[in-house]
Formats: sequence, C-alpha cells, structure tokens
Amino acid sequence: MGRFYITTPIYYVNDVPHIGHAYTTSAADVAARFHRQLGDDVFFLTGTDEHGTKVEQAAAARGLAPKEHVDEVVQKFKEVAQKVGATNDFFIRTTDPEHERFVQELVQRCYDAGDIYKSSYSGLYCGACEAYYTEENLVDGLCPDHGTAPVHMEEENYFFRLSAFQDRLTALYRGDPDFVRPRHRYNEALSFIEQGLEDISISRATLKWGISVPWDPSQVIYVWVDALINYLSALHYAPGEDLMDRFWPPSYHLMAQDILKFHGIIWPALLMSAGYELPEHLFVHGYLKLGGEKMSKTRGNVMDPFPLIEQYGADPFRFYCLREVSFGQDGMVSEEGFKSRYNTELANELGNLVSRTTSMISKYRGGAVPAPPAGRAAADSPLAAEAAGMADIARGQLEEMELSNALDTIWVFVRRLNRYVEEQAPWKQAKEEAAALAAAGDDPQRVAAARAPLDGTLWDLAEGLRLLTVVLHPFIPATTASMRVRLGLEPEPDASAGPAWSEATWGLLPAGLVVAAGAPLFPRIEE
RNA sequence: GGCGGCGUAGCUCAGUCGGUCAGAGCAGCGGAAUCAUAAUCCGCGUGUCAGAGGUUCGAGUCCUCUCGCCGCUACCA
Repeated sequence: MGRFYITTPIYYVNDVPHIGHAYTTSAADVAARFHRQLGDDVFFLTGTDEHGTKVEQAAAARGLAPKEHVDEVVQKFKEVAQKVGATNDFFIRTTDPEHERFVQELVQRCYDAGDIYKSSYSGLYCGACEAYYTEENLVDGLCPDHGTAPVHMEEENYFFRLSAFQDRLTALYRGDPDFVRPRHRYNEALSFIEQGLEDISISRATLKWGISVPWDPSQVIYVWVDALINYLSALHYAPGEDLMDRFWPPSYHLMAQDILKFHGIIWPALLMSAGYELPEHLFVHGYLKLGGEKMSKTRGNVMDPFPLIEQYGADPFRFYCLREVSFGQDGMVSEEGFKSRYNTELANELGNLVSRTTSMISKYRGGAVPAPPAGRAAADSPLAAEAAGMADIARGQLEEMELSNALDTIWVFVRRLNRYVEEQAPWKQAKEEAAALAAAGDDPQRVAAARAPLDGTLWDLAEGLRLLTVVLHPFIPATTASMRVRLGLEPEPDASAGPAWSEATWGLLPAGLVVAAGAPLFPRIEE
C-alpha cells in the first residue's frame, strides 16, 4: 500500500473552461482511480487560481468586487471536475482564507531564510492594464490590449533569490532524470536552468487583488507564487487529519507545457528555500490540437467538450482524449474523430461485446453464467494467459503514467474477446450441444460433456468482461459499473474506488451470476 | 543565434537495449459468419522509414551534415 498525491494545475478563473482543463482533470482522475484500485492512500487535488490583475480588471469591468466575481466564475470550474467524473478529494481556491494565511507563512519563511530581498523592477508599464510588458509582448511597441504606448517605470519589489538555487536545481535534475517527464520536457527545463537563472520579482506594488506581503502590506504576492503554494496549503486545511504527513510530497504534478517553468524551476526553489521535500514527478502532457493547430480562442478553433459530455456522458470523452492522443505528446482531436472512435471502439467493439455476451448467456443458459466445465481449471482457459499478461502490462503502464499505452494494451484484449467469439462460434456450439444432448439421454456424464464446450465459452467471455471492468475502471468508470451490473456482480460499495486491481486476475468470476440485459451501453451515433 | 524535439503506408501515429522493425488503427477492396447496437471475424499495403555521408557483420534505431516543421530561450497564467 503506497501513498499517492496527484494534482492538476489550479485553473485561472479569468479563462473559460475548455477542453484542456477537462483533459488534464480527466487524466489526473484516471491516475487517482487507478491508485485507489491498488489500495494506495490517494489524494487528488484540483482547484482555481483567483488572484491577479486580469481577474481584478474583469471584476471591475462588470462593476463587481473581485471576490463577488470569482465566487461566480469558480462554479464553472467546479462543474468541469464534476462533468468529467473527477473524484478529486478537494477543490482549492486561492481565495480560501486558510490558503492566504499559509501563503504568507511560507513566503515569510523564505524571507527569514534570506532568500527574499527588496529591489527595483523596471519595465514598460501600461497604465490601463496596470501591468508590465516585455518588448516581445507588445504589438508595434504598443499595449496589445489598449493600443497605447507603455511607459518606462520603476517599482520597488521583493525579489526571490532564484539565482542562488541554480546549483541545487541542476543537481536535482541531474540526479533524477525522471523528475520531469516526458524526457524532452526534462531537457527543456534543464537547459533553461543551465542557461542561468535570474532572481524574480515576487511581489507587485500596483495590484490590490492578491495576498499581501506579510512584512509589507503595501504589496501583494505575485500570483504565480501564490498559486503554486496551493499544492502545499491544501493539505493543511482540506478535510481530514494530518494530511501533510500522509501525503506530502506530491507523487505527480500534472500540467501542460506552458507552465512547466513555474513548476519545474520556481516551485522547487521555493520549496527548497522554505525547507520542504520536493515533488517526486512533474508530468507534462501535450496540447490537444484541432486541425493541426494549437487551439486558441482567437483562432476560433476550440473544440468545446461540454456539449459532447452532455450528450454522450463523461466516459466517451475521457476515453476519446486518452485514447486518441499519446499521453505526453501533442495530438489532434476533432468532433469527427470523437464520433468515429465512439462508434467503432465503444459502440461496436466494447458495447456490442457486452451485448452479444449477455444475450448469448440469456439465450443459451437462461441468463445464468455457467460454471466452467468440470475438470477445467481457470488457467486452462484459452484466454487465461493473455488476460494475465494484459493486466500486468496495463498495470505497469498505468504506474508509469503511460495512460494511452495502457488503454491500447487493454483494447487489444477487447478485440481479442470479439475474436474469441468468432473462433468458438457459440451459436454453432449450441447446435452441436442440442444434438449431443439428444443422444446423451439421462447419462449425467454425457450430458455434462455435451454442455462443456458452450459452458466454457460463455464462462470465458463473462470472465473476460469482468476483467475489463477492473482494468477499464480508471478510464470509463460509469461504464464499468454498468458492465458489472449486467454481469450480475455486486456493485462496489464505493463507486469512486472501483474494484480492487487485484481482481484483475483470471479465474475469480464468482459462481451463480445472473446477467441482466440492458439498453446498449453506447448507442451508435447515427448521422 | 543557442538548447530540445519532430519528419515512418492515403490519414493519424507505434516502433524500449542497433539484428523477423518495416508495424497498428482508420479509410478502401474482397470474403465468412449470424450471438449481437447490420454490431463481428478473415484476407489484401512495391512505404527510397525527409535527404546525403559515416560507424558496424548488420541502422527508422548510433554519429556528421543538409532540407522542412515545431517547442523552449524568464517574471504576459
């Protein structure tokens, strides 16, 4: 039994929830569910980042106080987690008073450690934005939002001595090539560090909407510093006892590539300064691209997942994203692709497999899953070895966060079961059985022998489906729950926990199950 | 410019330590079967593995160079 603490980034409420948020949260949920199945002590955290200039401005534009504004917008992000079926254990908001207090404590620690000092920051400042711009971010030398010329300004800020951590960060990376995965992201971060780190300003004098610097209330803490600390602060006040001891450090921080620098460099340095253990791994997943381009609102090529989820449920969405795109790499998604995979893989291959299996058990055995033929050990099933291999490999891949590889491994087995039906041809076995039974008379041994082939086939299929409910639970939990009902298995007491991974062992199918027919798991999408 | 990555069948992509690695899925064509959501299964690919050179008994798989894409290159979430 291990410990598993996984996080998504906390989402910036100024943005509108989009497929990227749903993707990250889904992926984190897959990992969290899998580790619960292993029996690990799991904590899965997500939440929202609610401070900063943009939020302050958005609120002002609506004539609301910032807090009123974020209280409203945060609901949309809570809905994302709920809609994708995420089993997050807590939802943190950086406006939680407990978080704010903790951020101040932590920053104070860094200050006391001598890693924060006052200096002046100079740059190009747009008064309308109340923000600084670097030259690259200007459009023809003008503010991209207001079209006005920024002025050169200086402000007194507190700086974090990031440069002092260069050697320790280098050592961290050199000592653990898996600190950031996949490897090319590790290279990126390391090369950034080796180019030389400069101190960073971690406070703002012109902004009000933030957490004030404890020793100088005229300034607020830079929003990224505020945000990163959520991974730590949450454990101090999320429901439950001793969460720090139970869960720190994080097993995985999940994120997209745009925020690697903050998580891979600033965050470890802050933790070093404040004296905390470092996260074990950062995992950087790719972007979902539509039509070969990175999705962006300005390009108008954003794929909105929420109508699809409303219409088809969370499972098909989760399945599609994690199956279509190699986890850790960029990939293309489209509504067309969604429908294609939904129909071919979920409806035809998996859904129909469940249909045909339960239907044949009903038709040939009155709905009762037969016992395996007398004298045939579970391990003698033609599928036993493949099933065991599939479960082992998928487990290893899930442990390594190779989510799409795991799904691929599992799907080979789904297809194997369909092929098995064709190979055994139960309808043919049923005819042969009828003939053999007619010839067997009352001889119990001959009756048993006559029934053995079809019994074996149906039992194998039911057992194969049962295994699938275990290994697919992390990806499509509502579906596997429904499959278990159809197979006549007892529902899990805790739906978010799912069946224990140890049940992914061939031969554990309980005796005496009665299958239940049902509407198609995935009705085909007809166009 | 520097660092990193990518360029493999019509499409989307796998290819861990160099030796059945030339593959999968989709799309297309042909066939079988009928338990099932007309759902399944089987068969069919002459691809210069971007190009050139090199190392090696042997290279998509290592090295060099060229071409074409992409990411990162500091405080914009």
